[in-house]
Amino acid sequence: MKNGEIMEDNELLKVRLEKIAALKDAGIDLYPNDILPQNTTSEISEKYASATSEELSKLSQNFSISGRLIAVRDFGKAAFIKIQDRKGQLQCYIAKNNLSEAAYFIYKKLDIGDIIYVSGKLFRTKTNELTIEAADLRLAAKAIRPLPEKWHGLTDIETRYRQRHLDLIANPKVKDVFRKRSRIIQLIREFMNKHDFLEVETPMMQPKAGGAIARPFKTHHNALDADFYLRIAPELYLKRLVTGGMERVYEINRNFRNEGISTFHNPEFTMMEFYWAYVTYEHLMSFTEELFAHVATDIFGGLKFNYLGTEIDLMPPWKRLSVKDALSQLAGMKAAELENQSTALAFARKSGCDVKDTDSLGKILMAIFDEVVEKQLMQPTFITQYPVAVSPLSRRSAADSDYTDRFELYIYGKEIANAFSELNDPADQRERFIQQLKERETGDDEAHEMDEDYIRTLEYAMPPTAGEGIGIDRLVMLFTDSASIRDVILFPLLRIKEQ
RNA sequence: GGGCCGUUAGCUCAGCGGUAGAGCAGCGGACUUUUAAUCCGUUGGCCGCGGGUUCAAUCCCCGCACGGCCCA
Repeated sequence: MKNGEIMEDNELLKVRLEKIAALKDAGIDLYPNDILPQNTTSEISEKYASATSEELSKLSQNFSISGRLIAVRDFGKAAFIKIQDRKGQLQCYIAKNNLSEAAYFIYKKLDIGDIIYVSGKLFRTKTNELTIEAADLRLAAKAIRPLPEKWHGLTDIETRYRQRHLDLIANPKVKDVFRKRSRIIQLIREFMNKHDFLEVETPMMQPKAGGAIARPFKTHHNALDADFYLRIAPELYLKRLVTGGMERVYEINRNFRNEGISTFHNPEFTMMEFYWAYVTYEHLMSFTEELFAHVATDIFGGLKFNYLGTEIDLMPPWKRLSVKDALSQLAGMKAAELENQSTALAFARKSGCDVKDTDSLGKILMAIFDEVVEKQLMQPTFITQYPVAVSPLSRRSAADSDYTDRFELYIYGKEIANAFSELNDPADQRERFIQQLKERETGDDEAHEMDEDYIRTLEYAMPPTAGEGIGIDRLVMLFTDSASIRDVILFPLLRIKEQ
């Protein structure tokens, strides 16, 4: 950009722009492209953690690091500065006598927030801190805007989310959370691959938003002049792949649900869904226990961890409880209330649930479950045997055809996973969709749509299969002790704000 | 969608119906082993936005925006 100018009238910016002018006048490149640090801060501090002053003085090696200048303690002709790179922080010692005049001139024009390069030998200070004695110093990129203050850091939540770069600079723990997120996903991939699953990617833009009970986002393709929906789940596509012979598939990717925002809900969120031919939902329960153990063992070195002050124990086997047993044990419903629509309705109203007279028994039971039972499920618990009415894609239970072979996993009162033996009978699937259409007619705009193309797929025969979806963000919340989903999503959805 | 809370300097926060404050950062000065360095001096504000009440509003009232927590 030519003659690009910062128009903002701000005293702090003005001072910096003056420094920039001085550096330019001295022929210094503010944004060079040949900075090549040979080391990282943590690599140095770990390798020489126990090296004595004497040992360091015998090293002939030069070290070079590059990163953001985050602290300066200046003594006139000497100074200690702190540089932060992707790995950590390291102190450097700046002495006028040790630097060329040009390098010292640059040092004098530096601001906290600038990206710089330092090289030199290692030594230990009087207070025994491992430090690079700068023999050379270069400007790697000049900052015009000031960084948040060092001591209190950046705590304004809105700024942290809207300007995540500042959050990452000012709050090193934030970087740890996202490093851990990456590690968790890597561990999950490792586990799935080890079990011979194939990772795939299926459409984000779908002509029908199926595979879950949720409101979708709508978009439009111009060239085709056709509406599409951002997917609410990959489920129906993954089952097409199982039908096609990919007997073990998984996908870790984004889903989009046009719903409210809360500490546990972001409109776009990451799920892993996987489908496994020739096993049942019961197999998936123990598989889930193993998967969580695999991740937890790496992250915590064990199966116990603390989440928001509550100890969570992942030691298998986890508690298994049917919806009806949970309602009777944890909500105090009597047998008659569990079997009869009108008595269940009365119980629901008494419990403060928002239910309609026309709601099916299954729907009413789930409303009571959500209202009364859910929050009690602190330790990992598989809730099984969901009503058919709320499970349009699940296989009916052999024992009771009004219920399905399905489970949801709850930890700390939150749904973490949802799984079931898949319905692969195309005739039954059609009936379920028709039932959903009726729900839609009575005003439930979250009810599943009719999907003829999917039924047609099932008509080619899908092997008996079980599938599961695991909410990755919520899992990461648990494993990083994060109270809000926004703390585990780098750029959570916020209202658009006029600048 | 509802309730409550918040929005004041670059950052973190006080304040109060009567000239807008502190710490840090910044700027100037002293200082060659600091750890939130220290010491002296000093600049910096549409008090979120729009109405209203008042002689006078950052403060009280109403509305709006954005954010947070709780609830649905």
